[in-house]
Amino acid sequence: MTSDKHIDQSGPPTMQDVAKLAGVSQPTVSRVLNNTKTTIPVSKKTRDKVLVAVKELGYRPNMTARSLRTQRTHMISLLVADITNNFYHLIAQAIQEVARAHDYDMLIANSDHVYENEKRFCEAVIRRPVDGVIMVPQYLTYGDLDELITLTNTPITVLGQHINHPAIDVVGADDEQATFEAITWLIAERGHKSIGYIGVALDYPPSPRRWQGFQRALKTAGLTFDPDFYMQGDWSFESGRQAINRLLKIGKRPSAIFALNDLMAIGAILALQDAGLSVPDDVAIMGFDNMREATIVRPRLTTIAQYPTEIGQKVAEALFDRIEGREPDARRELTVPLKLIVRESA
Amino acid sequence: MTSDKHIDQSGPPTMQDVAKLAGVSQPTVSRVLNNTKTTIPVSKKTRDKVLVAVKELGYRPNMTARSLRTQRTHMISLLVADITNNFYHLIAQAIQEVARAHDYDMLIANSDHVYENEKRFCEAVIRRPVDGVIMVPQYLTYGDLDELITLTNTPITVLGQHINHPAIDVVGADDEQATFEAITWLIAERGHKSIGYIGVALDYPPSPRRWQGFQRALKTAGLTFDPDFYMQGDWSFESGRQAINRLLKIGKRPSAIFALNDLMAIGAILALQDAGLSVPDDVAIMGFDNMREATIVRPRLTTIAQYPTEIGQKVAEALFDRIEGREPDARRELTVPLKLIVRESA
DNA sequence: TTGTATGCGTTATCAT
DNA sequence: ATGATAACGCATACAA
Repeated sequence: MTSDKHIDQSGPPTMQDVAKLAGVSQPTVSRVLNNTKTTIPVSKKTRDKVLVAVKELGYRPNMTARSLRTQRTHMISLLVADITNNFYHLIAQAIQEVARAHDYDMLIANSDHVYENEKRFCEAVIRRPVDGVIMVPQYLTYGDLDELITLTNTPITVLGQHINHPAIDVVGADDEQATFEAITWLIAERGHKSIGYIGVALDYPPSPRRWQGFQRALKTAGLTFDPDFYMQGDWSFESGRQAINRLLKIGKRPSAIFALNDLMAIGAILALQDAGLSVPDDVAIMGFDNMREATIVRPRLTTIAQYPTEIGQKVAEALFDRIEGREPDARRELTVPLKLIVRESA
Repeated sequence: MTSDKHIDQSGPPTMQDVAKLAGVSQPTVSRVLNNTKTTIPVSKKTRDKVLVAVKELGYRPNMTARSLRTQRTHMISLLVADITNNFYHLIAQAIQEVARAHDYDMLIANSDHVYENEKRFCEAVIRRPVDGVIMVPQYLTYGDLDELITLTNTPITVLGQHINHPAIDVVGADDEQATFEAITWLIAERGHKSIGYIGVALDYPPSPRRWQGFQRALKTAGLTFDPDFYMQGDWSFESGRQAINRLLKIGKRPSAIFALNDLMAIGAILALQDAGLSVPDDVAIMGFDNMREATIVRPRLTTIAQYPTEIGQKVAEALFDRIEGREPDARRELTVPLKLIVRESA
């Protein structure tokens, strides 16, 4: 259709094409292109000839070939646990911004919380090497990660803190302490003595930490936990709703409930309201994450805020430190803040 | 630490290493590995020797080298307009599932609705070729895409329908008709005669189509549109809120408002409620998308549902048709359904 | 059935 | 300051 330029015989122009047009050798083209700043000797005259030819042909370097030669890809990989979760989007967005600033592309994958997909991701990294990896592993073992590192020699940074490997920086939050403080506030400032808990299976990394913080707060306040008020969900909105529906059948209820994430907390609020109960008067609800929906639900959700943008930035910068050779002396464990946001639900 | 296996002298094992260990030539290894199904003559004996060596060394093919040689990457790229938008997540998830089934990796990028980032994405595709591209272009011109195609010869599939290029399949929805039907329902079934509109700039692809459907419904019903009831937002929650706040200052208001997406619709609901008005009694609200938040807000949002998972599947399958050589005779324009979901807000 | 030779598009090490 | 030449890891045409 629009063939107003040259006839491309086969595929994009290569350095050979540029070299021929400029009347120089192919390595010379390479030198010109790779030393816009680092002053490697190349005469002003040839440099100009080359640059003209580059522009004329619309030449772009082929990254695949470059990668094969340099063993660097200028790509990083990100593995998240749930691509539909807003929390990870903001993290991904922040990471991508940092990557972009370093002129890196980002490959993103999604494990859907299943081990097989996590392994598959590692496999992909081994077969298509990247310069750095950021991940939120759920089930990957120390051994899995160690194998990945020894095989690829790729810098890895991890979100969450259950990995203790000398070559892996970790960015996480102090869930235990934040939960402790939030529950303590619920007891001291709001006067609750009977507090329920909507958790998730303990093999999700943050689960045991938050559970410990919760228990510590109760113990410190001299309260006991009624096991009937332990409900288990799976992070989903619907599971929060179902937890409440099960609770309402047992003939007693706590005066407040702490849910491990906002989605379950909101499901709980809606289920309570559907049952004719008032939040927070009959039951107060506290969540975790501070996702956008927390200000949409009524009453607005009181929750422990994470700062995904900050998390993403930190984790990406830690990664680029290693990628660009600024290796830390030892494994770093960075902590990002958490903060209780008091709204109307508790 | 865990060096229970062989000493890796430098990087991952290559076909050479496998060949040496198996006592065969490197091309033989290649043949064995690439013809598990296509019966290319290779003796059972050597095949076994090779496979043992492969397992022994933990050999994995290097995709970079393979790509350079075959000119295929087994990767597709996805460009979305807003990585924080739930709508795109579900699309991305569906696409990734299809890609996974075809044993492809997926590279995802995010334009944030800005032209420069869209161009940058094209640039990335040119420099790091992929086997297929799916995108939601906002500003890219026919020329931009045509250049991309002639330069890379890569199959492209587009979400939304403003691109009319012979080599580009398009998957979209019939926004105009769906909007027409929804507004007609608002008029006929709910008796509204004065309907406001929260739109976005017309250079967002779906914007003019929905605007036309809206106007056609009014005209068909013999109603006129009061220009004072045209409000402009930018897709965001906050802009819906602000639109209402501006509206409330002009001393008159419509009995219903149609917003171009759920986020703005929800912002509108909350702003109206904050002003002491009732939804839907004082003002009815209708949205577009049926995102998760639509069932969280109270009253629940009446909205036009898109089916992102289905969209993602269709667009991915259309792409793989081309990638795998099942070229359609002509440009295909696939339409996915839209459906009015009636809840309480209108 | 298998081995030899070549090339994908770069970068890097030699020379000159 | 620049041009040959080799190498990255793999796939394939050709020879044997």
